Amino acid sequence: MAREIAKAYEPQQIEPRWAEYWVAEALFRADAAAPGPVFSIVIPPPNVTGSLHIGHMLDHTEIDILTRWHRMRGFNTLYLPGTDHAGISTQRVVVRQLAEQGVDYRALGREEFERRVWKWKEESGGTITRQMRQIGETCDWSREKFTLSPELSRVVREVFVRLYEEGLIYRAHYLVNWCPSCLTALSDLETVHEERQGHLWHIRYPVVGTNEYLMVATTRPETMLGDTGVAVHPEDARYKHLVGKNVRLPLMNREIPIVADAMVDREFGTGAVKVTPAHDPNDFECGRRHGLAEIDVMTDDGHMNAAAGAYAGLERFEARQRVVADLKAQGLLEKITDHSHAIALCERCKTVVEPRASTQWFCKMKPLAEPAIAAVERGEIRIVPDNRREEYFHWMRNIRDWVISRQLWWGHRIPAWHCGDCKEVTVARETPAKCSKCGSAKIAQDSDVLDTWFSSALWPFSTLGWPEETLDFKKYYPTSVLVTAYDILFFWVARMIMMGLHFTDQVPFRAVYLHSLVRTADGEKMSKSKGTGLDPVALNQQYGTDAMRFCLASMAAPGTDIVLSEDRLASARNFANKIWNAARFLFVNFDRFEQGGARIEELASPDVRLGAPYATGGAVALADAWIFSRLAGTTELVNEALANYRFHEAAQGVYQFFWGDFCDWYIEWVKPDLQNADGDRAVVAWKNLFAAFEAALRLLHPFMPFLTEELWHQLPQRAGAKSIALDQYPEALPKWVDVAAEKHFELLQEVIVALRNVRAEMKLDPRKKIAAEFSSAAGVIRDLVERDREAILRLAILSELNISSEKLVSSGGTLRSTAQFDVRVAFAEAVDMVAELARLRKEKDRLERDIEDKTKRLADETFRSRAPERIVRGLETTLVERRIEYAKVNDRLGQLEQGG
RNA sequence: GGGCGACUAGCUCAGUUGGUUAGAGCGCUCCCCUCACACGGGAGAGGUCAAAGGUUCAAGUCCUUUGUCGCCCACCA
Repeated sequence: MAREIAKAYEPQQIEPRWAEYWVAEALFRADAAAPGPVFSIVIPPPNVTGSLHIGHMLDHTEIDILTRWHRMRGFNTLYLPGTDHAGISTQRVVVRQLAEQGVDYRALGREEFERRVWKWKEESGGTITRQMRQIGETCDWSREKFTLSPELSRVVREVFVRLYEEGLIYRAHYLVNWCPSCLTALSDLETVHEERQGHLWHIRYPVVGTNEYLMVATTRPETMLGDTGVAVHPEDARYKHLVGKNVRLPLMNREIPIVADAMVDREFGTGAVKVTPAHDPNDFECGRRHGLAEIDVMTDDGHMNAAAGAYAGLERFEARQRVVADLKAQGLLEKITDHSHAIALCERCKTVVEPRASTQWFCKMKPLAEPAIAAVERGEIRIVPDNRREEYFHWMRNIRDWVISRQLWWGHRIPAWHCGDCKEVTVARETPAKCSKCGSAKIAQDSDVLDTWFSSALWPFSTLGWPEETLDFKKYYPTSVLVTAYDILFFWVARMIMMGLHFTDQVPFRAVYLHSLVRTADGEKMSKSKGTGLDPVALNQQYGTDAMRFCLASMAAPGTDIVLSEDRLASARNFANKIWNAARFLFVNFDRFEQGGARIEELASPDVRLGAPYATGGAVALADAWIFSRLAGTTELVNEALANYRFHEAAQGVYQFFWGDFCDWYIEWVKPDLQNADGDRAVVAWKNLFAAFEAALRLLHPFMPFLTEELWHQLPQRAGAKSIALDQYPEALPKWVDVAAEKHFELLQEVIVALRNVRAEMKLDPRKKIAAEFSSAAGVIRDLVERDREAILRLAILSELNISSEKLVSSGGTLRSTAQFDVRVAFAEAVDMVAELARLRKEKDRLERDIEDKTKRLADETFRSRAPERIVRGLETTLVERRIEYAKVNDRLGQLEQGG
């Protein structure tokens, strides 16, 4: 029957209490005028993070861990939160809705606000693009009501105008990706490709004035309605005689020329290509080379237009069927073959993208990319992990001009005005009164907005007051690190680097840490636009935000993606509970010690932070020396790991220390010392226990901020102590490292484990104390055991322990041996001979194999001469130990087999 | 068509520059509601590191090939 659980850690009781506190007090306020080292960090803008999905919670988790870590190490930390972005996130919409009801979203509290956002997101469905259009139609929210902060708008205009004046932004008629559902142009990055099984239709185009046909192959037959030529390869003998002639375009009854162009691949299809300049990138270029007309046969929403003749009004895929049917009826369809190819889909709505010629604004990328490549090559920006560097280079070296105009509802309007009279364009920082070319007052602002990533690219400096030389800008630019998921390396990171370098002549950040994506159990990427996220609010309530954070951190090994499992979350929750209960143990004892003379001020003494553990009469107890040595090791590990963005190593190191060392061994070890309320040792033990625990809390704080903050406040603190987040992060103290203590303590652990092992094998009742014998040839080891005899008796549940140097015999008991010592429990009736023999034989086999392997390697002269001495010596030592173990096992096996 | 990553215990995953008996969490087996904690304690079992070659004194780790899965990039109609 399980005991009633009344002492479990309840995250919801403490986490909300501290939420406001740390945000306001501890972390996000940075003072540019303050002295000291700087750590500044950029977080993704809200259209990226959404903040609600676990996938992007990793951003916040890792950023917050880093931020807290730096803050505690005395850095003047700036964390640039993304609140002012061109994109309209669901959050922004909800903020707006609340504002219309006269509610300040901040007053709702974080949880309630997130719940509402989540709800709205689920109820409204679809993409925000479409949601916004609906809103625009049903209420008076106009684009202007979504006006972004004036500061950011000013920066965006400034940048746009400068780039335009430098000739890097231009307006052109060009072929772009068009989404017929979102009704906007898209950059290449905003499309996704999907391999689909399609067809290749072979169509006969009659050559005018002959009986010949020219056969073309196409995957999109409906575009033939916009054909204005047919191209063949200039060297192609099959068609050479036809170049210069015309074909009659079927269905449209239009004569179009046959041209020779090297773009044609003679091997593919029929070697003749229909040219549709308005609907295909290759054809567009080809059409320009040969002066062919562009005929756009579609409407914005993917229907055929008047230029499609009889097919006008049909939806594009319907038109495809009709075109094919009609060609077939006219006997012009030669054949249909299967053809699988990757088609481009709109990233947001998954509609098939239509390549289409249209007039858009573009940004020239080559001149911006070159310095950005160089900066990473020179190491001015470190990209972690390394392999992402190569991806970055590959993309940057093959970069193409960027379509920056979008026909969307919101965002930064393009600061360009079209003249109704002279049709010229005026680009300006401030709204002009008249056309700069002809002076006409009939001007209207371009209706397009900028790609949301355009303003995102300016984030690192637009948030710091650029173009003014503000104190913030001077102090915090470049930022220290950018943390984000690798999926927006090109969208965002690369563009920030380009824009940062172009406008400030400095890199925008010194390091880019690209973390994994969180995937669902099916391996799908968790993302808000796909709706595949788990609900972090629900999970947080179930397991606690600290558990969630710790779990994410402990799984965040760079390079691979994370599959979030409830098992791991539960494990992290259990860890939180473990800490909670360890703290309870301390609190229970605390009162007694206060009465026993230990003063709060003493406990909070800084001595232990600087030097060695507290000592009794000048001597540090072994267990104390050991735990502080382990603490020092863990501290070094955690600091080192965080410095290299190895969050999982840091988290796992803290976990191991806290649970495996501190709780499992140290607390158990010192318990009796604490029971004894009067006496020097009791006070010292308590002080050390407190000091180690307190240091561990600080070490753990970035990973479990709420829990550690709460517990830290319940521990005695110096007057005026405000928050653990403002306290000092443990730095590795060389004085604490005690190699001998670690080695000695480990030996005692081995002795205890060996004895427990024997007990378990005998299936002894844990309450039953038994007598045991200990034997070692080494006096040092016997002394060690002697000195901590009490602890061994208690932890191995022994009635007595006889220590000697005599060889132990196995008859009438069970023996455990290591190279250093033997332990024996005399309890004949409980010995399971069969199991014991099986165990020993297995052990013997293993040792035999190991000894053979090592002997062979050591006998190898090449090994001895080439391997480092450290390795050879280590192997020799181990071999000696193995031989002792083998002799002991063999000996015992012989006794058992004989004795029966 | 290019490029990248993964394949390690039943499951989910660690394992930085090659080096002494390959680790964790969950699950499993056995014993325990022992006065911080059953979201716990104690003790175990469990892996020829996807396959085959190679380099090396030494390979989970480096190279080559193969297989399976996943991802990114790509204007072949």
